[in-house]
Amino acid sequence: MGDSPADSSLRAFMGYDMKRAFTAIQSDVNATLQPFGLRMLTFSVLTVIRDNPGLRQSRLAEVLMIERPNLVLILDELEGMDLVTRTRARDDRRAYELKVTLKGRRLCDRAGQAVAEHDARMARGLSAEERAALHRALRQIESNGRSSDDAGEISRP
Amino acid sequence: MGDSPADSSLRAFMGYDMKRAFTAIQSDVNATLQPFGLRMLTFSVLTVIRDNPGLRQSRLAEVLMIERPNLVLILDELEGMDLVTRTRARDDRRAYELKVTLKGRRLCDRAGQAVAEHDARMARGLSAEERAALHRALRQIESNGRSSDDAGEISRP
DNA sequence: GATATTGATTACAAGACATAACTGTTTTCG
DNA sequence: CGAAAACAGTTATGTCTTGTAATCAATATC
Repeated sequence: MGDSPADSSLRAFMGYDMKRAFTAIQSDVNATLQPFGLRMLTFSVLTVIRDNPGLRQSRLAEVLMIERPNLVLILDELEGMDLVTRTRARDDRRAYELKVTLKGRRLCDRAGQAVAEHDARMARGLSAEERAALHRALRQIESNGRSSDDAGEISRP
Repeated sequence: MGDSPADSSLRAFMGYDMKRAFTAIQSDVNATLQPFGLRMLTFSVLTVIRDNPGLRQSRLAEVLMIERPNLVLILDELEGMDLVTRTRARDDRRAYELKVTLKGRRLCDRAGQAVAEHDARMARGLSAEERAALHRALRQIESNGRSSDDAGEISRP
């Protein structure tokens, strides 16, 4: 039952270890959120709206780094569950202001707690320092990735 | 251009930080591998076969935790590029023995080096200890995820 | 006031992943 | 031995996540 040294050279790469850890977390978090009718993605959206009432879809898409079109279905879903509301902005009638309903706020709180507990379980065996170091490392990597966005690609004429 | 504190509460969750870091790595690695005609997934497959000549598809699928049917297309692709060969096993005529061609070996080496360089770029700002700690943390999380596979689900009668 | 820009949407395609069902081969064991 | 179960690989199919192009209405620009 051990994949022994079969993938040992891949283990040297960050991407591989990261993918495996992320897959583990992702599927586990999704299982955790299922009783709430949420997924990792919908939970993220819900949480950001909760923290930023009146947020608009474009901005939300920016924050979560997802494309606007993809957000539409997610919001349809959350709106259909009576967790968020889309109301036209007074000052700009093509935009929507997003808010979380009372029901949404309650669900978000309970789900957030479940995810936190789940995180603790997934981090068993790691000290508080190690967990903090993990977060730092992940953010550093993310920001390194961002900066190479423009650098890489094609040298523009 | 800063998503400021908009997603600050999500940042407390491992899954969120992990997803963002992983997405960054993934897209960057794929860009790195594109000149070689590879993706993260095909590169992983190629590398494991390279390290385990004669490996069979079922075992390969196990090692990489992907479903057998999905492996078929990937191997078709790699075989079509003359990077790997499928040869019927003498002792078991329903199985294939997978091997990497000379061309495949060369490509794998060059691609592997490119990915290693890329990893170094993505890990800028992290000391050797921090990088080692990251790998340790990721594996710990992965293994914590594994163990909850049976625990979670349904208590079997 | 015509033109461009923007917010949200629709329609569509590609990729990763999972499941069920099928072919052919090997193993099991009554 | 020979039927039944197990196994390697495949096909067909569906879902989920993500990305791009094009559309529509409203606003901004000049």
